[in-house]
Amino acid sequence: MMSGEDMSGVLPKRGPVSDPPASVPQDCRNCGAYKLCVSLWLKSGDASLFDRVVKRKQMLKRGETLYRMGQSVEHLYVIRGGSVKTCITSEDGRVQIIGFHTAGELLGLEDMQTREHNCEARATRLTSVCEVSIDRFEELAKKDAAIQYEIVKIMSAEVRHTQELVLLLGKHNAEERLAAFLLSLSQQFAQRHYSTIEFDLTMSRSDIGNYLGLAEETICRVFARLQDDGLVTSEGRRIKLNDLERLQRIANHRSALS
Amino acid sequence: MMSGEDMSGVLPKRGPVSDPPASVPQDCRNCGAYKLCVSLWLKSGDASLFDRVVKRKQMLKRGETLYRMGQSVEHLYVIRGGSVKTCITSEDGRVQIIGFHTAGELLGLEDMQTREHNCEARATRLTSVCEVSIDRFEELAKKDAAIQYEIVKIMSAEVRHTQELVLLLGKHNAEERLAAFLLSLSQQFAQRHYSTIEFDLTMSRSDIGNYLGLAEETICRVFARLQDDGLVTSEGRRIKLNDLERLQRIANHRSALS
DNA sequence: CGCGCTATTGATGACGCTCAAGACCCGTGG
DNA sequence: CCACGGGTCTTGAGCGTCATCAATAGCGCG
Repeated sequence: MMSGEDMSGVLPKRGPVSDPPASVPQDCRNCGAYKLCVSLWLKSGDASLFDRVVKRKQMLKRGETLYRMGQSVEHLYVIRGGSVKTCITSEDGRVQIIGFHTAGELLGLEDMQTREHNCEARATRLTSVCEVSIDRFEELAKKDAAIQYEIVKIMSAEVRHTQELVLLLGKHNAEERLAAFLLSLSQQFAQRHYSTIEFDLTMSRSDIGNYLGLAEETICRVFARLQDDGLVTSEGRRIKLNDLERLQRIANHRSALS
Repeated sequence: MMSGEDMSGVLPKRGPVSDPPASVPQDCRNCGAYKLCVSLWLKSGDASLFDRVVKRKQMLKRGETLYRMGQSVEHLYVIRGGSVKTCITSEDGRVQIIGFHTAGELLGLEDMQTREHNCEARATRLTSVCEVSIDRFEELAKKDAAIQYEIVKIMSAEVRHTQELVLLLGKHNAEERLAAFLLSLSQQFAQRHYSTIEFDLTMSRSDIGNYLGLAEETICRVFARLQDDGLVTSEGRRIKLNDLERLQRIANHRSALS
């Protein structure tokens, strides 16, 4: 469930902003990049250096961009709350959404090398991020194996995620793609200890379609079909998965004919 | 041109195998992973350690696998000569080719973390690889920023490559996909100082189709169409690109109607 | 020299796109 | 407060691209 949203980081109700620099901020504990930040914090020796590496609370309204393709990379971004989509653009302007990201994810790593953003990141709603100076981050990473480990881990996951998407686009039909998409959302929510079977989408039908290589209308129609079959209940962005088992079979087995 | 193939590493005509361990092997100079290996070699202190890290000349016949999905990762592999395809498999057995790889490329990095292969690598013809012990490699990487740099660089490129493929599958039609594919091959050959406009495919129509999310027959038909339009000449696996300019337009511009 | 894999070409039809129209929702401003 | 407007969602009709099935030709390899 996330109607009110995971905005604990975005709108810190208990004591805004300035924490004593000597201790890890309270609301960082729930951040997916917590370990990475702690490494930064510990290795940076004195806490003031940590503050120079990580600047907190950059706010983005729905539709605002974190960075664009071609821009030079000055920061990495950790999502504190809200949600972000990343997309790449072909020469003739066609846009492909590559991923949807939520609290705890680190964005921009794959562009660290080239120092030029290869894709665009845009908030899909009110979103808050931590800014990490790329130069200082890299400096620390050089000295700290734990940070390197995290970097490789994140990038490996990214490769795997993108490869899964290729498999989906290359070998699965519309129904299978949407089923797989819903299940992967479900798993994401599970990791965050939200409900696995009922949640709100953070993105439009159009964005889902773009991501899955389908038209917006097709997404609607497949939703309708899944609903007719009793597999899901969808009312706008509120989704309920009524039969994970059968969804799995649709996503994975060509032979699931009923 | 590569009919006789880039097998200088596979069949080392001038003095097989055992080089004096004190110097870098002659035929390593042309390897794409040269810098990485030199780093390994320099940092390993004594050359005998280098020999423990990199074991040379593992030979694979056409169709043999380097590793399979699910296998535990014991080595990374540098391709010395020949060509390898990597693919992932969905639960119900559908296979998606993710990439074609040739001399100089390092395979397996993205599975280093999990220590479990996430995809399968298979030789598409006679191929030779160097085996790199994953444990020793990781050990050295921890101490050497240059190696870390190379790792992140390779993985970044992999992410970008896979994202490009998603864009291709998600937003481009058959003709655009094949045109883009041929152009990317052309660029690869350019980097190796082979001919940009005439070369031999290392993979079957079926593999190309699989990679591009199309049927084998569609690949044939699109080849035929491109040939009719005078854009390429294809006779079996021998390809000649007659108009790079116009191919570019087909690959990138929806509006290229002639 | 023939077997098997690869490539080619045709006929047919399905899946998903495009275009179109209308409903709905929500924020904004009169 | 209501009306307006833009964005989102939904549903329908028709069509195009590409998959599928099938048959044959070609090629390389043992």
